[in-house]
Amino acid sequence: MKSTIPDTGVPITPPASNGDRQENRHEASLHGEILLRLRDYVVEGNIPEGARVPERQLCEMLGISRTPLREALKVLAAEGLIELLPNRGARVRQLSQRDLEELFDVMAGLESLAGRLACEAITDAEITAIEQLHYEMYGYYLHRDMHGYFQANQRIHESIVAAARNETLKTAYANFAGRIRRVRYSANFARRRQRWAEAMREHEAILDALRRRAGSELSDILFQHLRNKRTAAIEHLTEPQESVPASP
Amino acid sequence: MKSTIPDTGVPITPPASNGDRQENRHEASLHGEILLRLRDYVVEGNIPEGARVPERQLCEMLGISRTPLREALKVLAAEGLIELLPNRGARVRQLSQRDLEELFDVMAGLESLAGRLACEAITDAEITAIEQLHYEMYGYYLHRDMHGYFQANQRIHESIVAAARNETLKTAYANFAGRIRRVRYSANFARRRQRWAEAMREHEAILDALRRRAGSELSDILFQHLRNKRTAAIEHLTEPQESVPASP
DNA sequence: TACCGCTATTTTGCATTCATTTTTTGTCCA
DNA sequence: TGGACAAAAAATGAATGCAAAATAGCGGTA
Repeated sequence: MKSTIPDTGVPITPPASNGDRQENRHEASLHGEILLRLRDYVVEGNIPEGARVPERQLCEMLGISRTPLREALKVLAAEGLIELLPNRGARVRQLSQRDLEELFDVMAGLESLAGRLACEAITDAEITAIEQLHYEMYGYYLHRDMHGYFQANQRIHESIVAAARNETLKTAYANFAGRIRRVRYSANFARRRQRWAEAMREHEAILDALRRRAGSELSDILFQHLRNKRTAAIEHLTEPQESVPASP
Repeated sequence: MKSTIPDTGVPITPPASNGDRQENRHEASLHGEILLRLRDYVVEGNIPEGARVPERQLCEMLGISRTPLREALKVLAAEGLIELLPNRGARVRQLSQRDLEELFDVMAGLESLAGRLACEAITDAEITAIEQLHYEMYGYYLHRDMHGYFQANQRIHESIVAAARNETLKTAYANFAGRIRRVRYSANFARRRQRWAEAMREHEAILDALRRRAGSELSDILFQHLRNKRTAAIEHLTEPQESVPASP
């Protein structure tokens, strides 16, 4: 059964199944397990942009037949991570600049919504936790620790989404975030101190609005914040990509 | 091959394939064709809430084998239209009141986003077209023509989404709209003249903000508008469901 | 050598088959 | 009569098989 793997372009390393996330009850069946693992595999960028998804090879790698794999591929295609070419299998979807702009805007809309809803339901404790993250992030900012900064930043945004108390929104958010994650835009766009300082100010405004439970105001600020992020990211992408190697 | 269909609970009438919509390139393959038809079949409410999706029966009805059907089912499950029970097949997803509230809020967020984006890109001609629809809708309102009213109303909202110039958003919007469509909330919630008149006023405010390209203002109005819709719909659902037959 | 057309191999899409699990049916016994 | 158990039937989940399509390989010709 466990046959040797013929060498092809794609690096073969079985992705570890991550802890459960969204998804109805997929994780129970083999198909669901495959779906989770394959999604992570793609999101983490293990297959280069626009490259074919080698069906047979993945089957051998995962030790399964083609049926459940193909089912998972169909789902990933519906999610927008890969695309299906008739009689030519699946390719990792290549996002055009336009696609990225669209995705960023949709993310902005979802976060903007999350902020609005969060204002209706968020507890003082949750706000305190976010403040905590904010100060933590500020520390990273001062120390120019970009990695830490982004981690804290992401957790703040996730906290806001969580405070919205809307699982449907959360799932949609995770889905779009996954599509974008393949693009390593965050790598160095904030090198510009200018933008970085701006972002910090925006985050302060976010916190302020959140404290006051000013829903529609927060909604505005979040949208604008994400819009600015988008601009920075896109600008970065169109410039010479100094430090965005295909596979590190 | 074309065997006779054993009688079961589910009405067997092949759904006509509708014109293409979203979806990558699905429509080319058999699987994609099935996906489109099956989605419409479910969205149109041909299978009762919470009922099993009869695999074998659908295969016979569609004249295909189980493989492409099951692929389509997996996608529909990912879209949230049905749910997969391990070893017990698929069921049409039953939306709780909470689910509906969540869905409405997400729709509100997406439309709110659409309005904001539309203000950046909409042409005068498009605005004129929406005004046209608005007057048309007003006519239906005056004549108490609910069906016409809802049609015009839906076209207005779709026009706004279209004016946002964001295919990603449009697809997501269509997806969520489909999930809700199964619930025939619109049937008579607007019987209350009160709410109906309110909705008309809100629509006038929407148009006004759109004309002025007041993005964040429009965003607010749209969110509130949808929120009110949600409230009306949910209220309606929790009351004695006078005219919501399972299958007309 | 570059280019074209032809055949062989691989890959894809779907149907079919097989092993389990679930559901139904039937029977026995209190 | 009714309930518990067991066997039969059906359905599900995944593997395998097969025809059609696409890709790669190869030889011939200019």
